[in-house]
Parts: sequence; structure tokens; C-alpha cells
Amino acid sequence: MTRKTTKRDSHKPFGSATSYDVARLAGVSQSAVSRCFLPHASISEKTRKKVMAAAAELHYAPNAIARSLITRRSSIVAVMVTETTTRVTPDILFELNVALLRRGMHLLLFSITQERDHGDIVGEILRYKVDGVIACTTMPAQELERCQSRGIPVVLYNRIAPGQNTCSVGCDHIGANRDIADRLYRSGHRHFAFLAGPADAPVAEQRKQGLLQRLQELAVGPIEVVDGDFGYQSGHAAMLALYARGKPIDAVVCANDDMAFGAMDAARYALGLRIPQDVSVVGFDDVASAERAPYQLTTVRQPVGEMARMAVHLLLEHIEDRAKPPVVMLLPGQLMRRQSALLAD
Amino acid sequence: MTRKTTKRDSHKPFGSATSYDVARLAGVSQSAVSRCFLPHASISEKTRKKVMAAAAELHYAPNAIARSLITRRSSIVAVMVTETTTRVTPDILFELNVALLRRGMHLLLFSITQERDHGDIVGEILRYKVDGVIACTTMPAQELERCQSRGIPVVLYNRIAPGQNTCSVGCDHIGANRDIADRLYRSGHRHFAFLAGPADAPVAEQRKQGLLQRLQELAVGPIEVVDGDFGYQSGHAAMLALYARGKPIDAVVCANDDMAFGAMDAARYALGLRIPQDVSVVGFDDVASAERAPYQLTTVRQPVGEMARMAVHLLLEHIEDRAKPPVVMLLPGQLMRRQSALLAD
DNA sequence: CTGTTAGCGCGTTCAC
DNA sequence: GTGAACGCGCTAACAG
Repeated sequence: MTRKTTKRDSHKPFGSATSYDVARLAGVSQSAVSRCFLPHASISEKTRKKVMAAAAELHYAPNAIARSLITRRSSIVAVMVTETTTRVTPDILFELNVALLRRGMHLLLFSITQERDHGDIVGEILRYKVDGVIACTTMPAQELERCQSRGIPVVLYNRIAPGQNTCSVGCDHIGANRDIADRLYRSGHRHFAFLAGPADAPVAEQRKQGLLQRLQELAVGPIEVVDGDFGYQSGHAAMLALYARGKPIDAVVCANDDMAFGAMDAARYALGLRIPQDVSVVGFDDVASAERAPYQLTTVRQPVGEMARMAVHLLLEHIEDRAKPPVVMLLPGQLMRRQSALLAD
Repeated sequence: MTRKTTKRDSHKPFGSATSYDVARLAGVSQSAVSRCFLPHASISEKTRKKVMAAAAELHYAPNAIARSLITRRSSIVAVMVTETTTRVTPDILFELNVALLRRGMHLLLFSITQERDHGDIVGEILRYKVDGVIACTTMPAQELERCQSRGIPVVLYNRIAPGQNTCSVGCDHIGANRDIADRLYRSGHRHFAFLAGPADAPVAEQRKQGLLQRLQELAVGPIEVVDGDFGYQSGHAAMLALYARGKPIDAVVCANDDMAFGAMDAARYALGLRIPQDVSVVGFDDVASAERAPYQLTTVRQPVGEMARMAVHLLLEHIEDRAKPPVVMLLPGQLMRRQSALLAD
């Protein structure tokens, strides 16, 4: 003890008090202090009082970094996002953060960009010894494996792993757009178009699949597909391109809301069409402006809060038991019926 | 060495290789390995090669947690946000993350909610020994002091500290709305209204101040102020309430874009007004829908990317030198002139 | 229930 | 330039 005490008084620039400082002030051993801050420690009420008083006086709280070095649990979860994620569903980060904090975990954020790809980022993640990863990105199989081979559980958000051998939680985009197809058909639509999102966005592909699958089952003739990139402008352009083809159209389903807005504005202000009398328009995501007067867009809302909580739940389960088999969870989207489309019940 | 080696082969469930493992494989000492991964280490090219080869074979990378325990630098920055932050400016998190990663720092996210207030969160932050804090929230003076007294620099984002004794970077909301007031006046407007945001949002107050200040200087008569909460619905309601007062109105400046959208929809669809012929409407933020056909909203864009980079820059400077005096940085907003308002050049 | 002891993995003197 | 020893702050295993 003499050794330690003499040493630590020397520097300590600002650094908060350590468990040794508290121990000395309380007149107990350092390990007694440690135990006071542990969940299931056996400690007498008397010494506990003494320790807590001393701790309060010194503003002491256990150093999480030092603790994690020995417990091999950092209570940190890495969350990977892209710019698209944060733009299209900004609330996901908030919801994940709240869900994680509520369960005693912390969120270390990593944004994928051109200059920092998955490889770089996974390297950083490994160095920080996080307890788990939630990926809102299309993680390359190799990087996924790199985490898992080191015993770090991964949960994919709105993506499905190549071999489905990884946990994932997502919205059932396919099911939702199958339902949309069905309802549009039943309310009399026969001439369909799909304004597609970027090919490298899995959710955009799923939304397309859902629509096309169901329409094929219903034996609806050729469906016009126009490419886009999730942006408003691309929706606008796609709509103009669509009508330039000269085919009859009575329903336009869009890869997301932003494109739907572009399509609606093109329809009304450039093509002179009435919505939904001349053409029904459907989006996906239910962003804020979807419910507003100029659009009143019929769309599908993802249960973001629930998806976040499920992702956290799944991750923690697999942190507890790494041998647990992977779970793939698909949550239904919620249809928001508004004025932009004629939809059967 | 014997002691260490016997020990470490025993468990190691999945855990990655340590510097000892690399040292053994390379036939050098552990400290040689350590030096290889340090910035300015003096090491011979020969042993460096050996070490790097061994490290690659074992997929070794230094444990950031262990490193920070001894260097007293975690390379982690805590970022505090509220739900409003993430909803109104989703890109700020992305921009901060990119700027931080580029400078070798990592972002630990903390969302303030009802159930986890600033006190709780600052407690968590202190336990993780972050190198600094960027607060996109209204931090209570007490919690600010709690960080600073422990030598943790804080940079406020879009807030100004009570005594200005803290670093901050923000958009010049006051200046921007002074300019708006000026231009509206010069283009002939004389009957102004301001649709206010929540009283506890400093940026909303600043926007109001800027407008009222300048109008007072211009000796423009009583300005109608209607309360709101930054939400679309509140803008809609405020606009109706405003016209219910029966006063003449020719310019409506709103606390933010969402409220402006509500106001415009109320004006057009409920009050039968033409924009900008009957009334000019101005917003703030330049969110995505502002430029779209139905709105074409004249508004002010905050230089979010630059603000993020500046916040990171300021923070790192103060991490390097804690004695550096605080800097308050105000960046100009960018006026986006569109069709919703008649504005002088 | 308490104190003592031994590391977690690494960066850093200090001899050689 | 290199290796041995030490300790960052803490938890865990053990004896009493």
C-alpha cells in the first residue's frame, strides 16, 4: 500500500479519484470499494455506508475502461451506418441509443464513407473490443466473418446475411408491397409502374420484388420499371420518363417516399394529372411530409422503434450466449392509407 | 516471461492475440512489438519487418482499451444530442462522425431523454474517460462545470454558454434573421408576424430576436408573435390563429421550415391565400422538402458540415492544450432565395 | 464479510 | 536499438 499511495499523489493532473483514494478515505481496502460498485457483491451495510460517503466526497465512479480490461466486457456496441441511413431514417440512431442505454450499453458510432470503408471501420471496431455490432449497412461477408470469428456478435438492420447465418431484424418490405399490389389490383388498377431505387440498396430491391411477385401471381401484364436513386429529383425524372413511353398507366409504386414526392410533383405540375383520379401513387417509409396537405401520400411505415429494440434485444441475447443460433426477424410494415391512391380495404 | 506465457495459453475464449503472442512469434520482446505500433518509435527496419509479419499472421492490432488506460487518452469523444437534434438536423451526427474519424477520434453517442437526463449522462461520460464532449443540447451549467473541472473540454453546438466561458460553434441565427427582416422591409413589407418555436430551444429564441431587433430598428409597428413547437401542425395552427386576429399581415417568418410548411398549407388550403402575392413566408434550416415544387420555400441553410468540422477542430485544440482560452465561433447561414417570399436583393 | 494478491494488455522508463 | 520491470485502475480468486 505504501508503494501505491506514494506514487499516485505525484502527478494526477486533473484525473478523478481512484478506488485507492476512496479506500484510504474510508479506511477500508481497495477491493471493498470495488465490491460496493458491483452488482452482486456481498458487503456489510456499515462499510458500504462508509465507502459510499467517501466516494461521494471524492466524486468517485469506477473507471469503465479499466473495468472492461479485466471483465472483458466493454458495454460498448458499435453501430455502423451510411449517409443514406442517417438521411432516410434519422430516428434509428436515436432509437438504438435509447434502447442500448436502457440496457446499460453504450453506442460507438461508425459512418461508412468512400474514404473509410467497411474494412477500415471493422479494424477500428476490433481494436475497441466492443461487445457487439449492429450494422445498418451492407456488410461484406468477409468483414462479417472477421467480427464473428473473434466472437463478436453482429445483428444486421434491414439487411439479410448472404447465408442467413447472422442475426438480423428488418421490416418485411416484400410482404408490404405484395399487399400494396393486391389492394391496388382489387380496386381496379391494371397498368402498373415501379420507380426503382438504387440497385445496391437491398431494401429497394425487396420493395420491387414484393410488387412484381404479387402482380405476376395476379397475371397482370408487363410492368413498367424506371430507375432512380431514392432522391426526389430522380422520382421526378422517372415519372416524366415513364409517361414519355406512352403506355397507359394507372398506378405508380415508388421505392420510397422521396421519389414518390418527385413523381407526384411531376404528375401534377408537369404532366397535368390528377392524383388519385388519373393515377394512384404509393411510397414507402412514411417520412414527415407524407401526411401533409400537398401530398397526403399513401405509404408504409417501418416500425423503427420496435425494430431498434428488437435489434438490441437480439444482440444482447447473443452476447450472453454466443452459441445461440442466429435469429432472422421480420416485422410487418404499417400501411398508412391516405389520399394519393385508391386502395381496396 | 515463463509466468506470462503459461498463464495466457489457458483461457482466451476467442480473444484476439496480444502483443506477447506477437513478440513470441517474432522472437522479440513485447516492448518491441509495442513500439512498432507507436507513431514516433525508434526501431530497426529488420525487427519491424519481423514484428509486422507476425502481427499480420495473428491478426494483431493493439487493444485500444488497454492502451488508453496507460496513455490516459481514449480517443473517444462523447456527443450529446436530443431527439429534436436528430430529427431537425440528422446530418450533424454523420458530419461529426466523419470529421472525428478523419482525425483519429471515435464518437460515443448519448441521447438525452426524459428518463436519462444530463446528470445521468454526464455520469456515464465521466466513467468512460472520454477525451472531450460535443454537446448539441442545452447543458445545465452545473453539468458543464462537472466535465470541465475534471479537465474534459466541452464544445457546445448551436448553444452559447451562460458566461461564454466555454467553446462553442453555432450558426448566426440572429444575423440571418436580421438580414431577412431587412430584405423583407426593403421589398415593401410592413406587417410582420413571427411563428415562434419552443421557448426552451435557444435557436428558436435567437431567430426571433434577430427578426424583432432589426424590425424595431426600422421602426416597424407591432409584430404579431404566435407560439409553436417547431412541428408542422403547430405552424398550421399558428397561421390560422394569426389570421383569426384580423390584423393585416404581409410577411410571416417562421422559427423553422416545418412550421413554415404548416403555415403555407394553412394559408393556401384553409385561408385561400396566394404565396407570395398575398403573403410572404420564410423558414429556417433548408430541410429537403423546402426546395420542392409545392413549397419553394425561401429559407436559411446552416453550414452543417463546416460547423461539424469546426466543432471537432476546436475540441481537439483544447484537448491538446487545456489551458487554451475558450473560443466562440459564429458561422453565417446561407440565404436560399426561392418563390415563397418577395425579397429584396 | 474482509483484505491480500495476481493479473487484464499495453506504454514507458532505464539499464544494457 | 533492445529487453526487463513496472504500473495504468480495476475485478476476481483466495485465505482468513
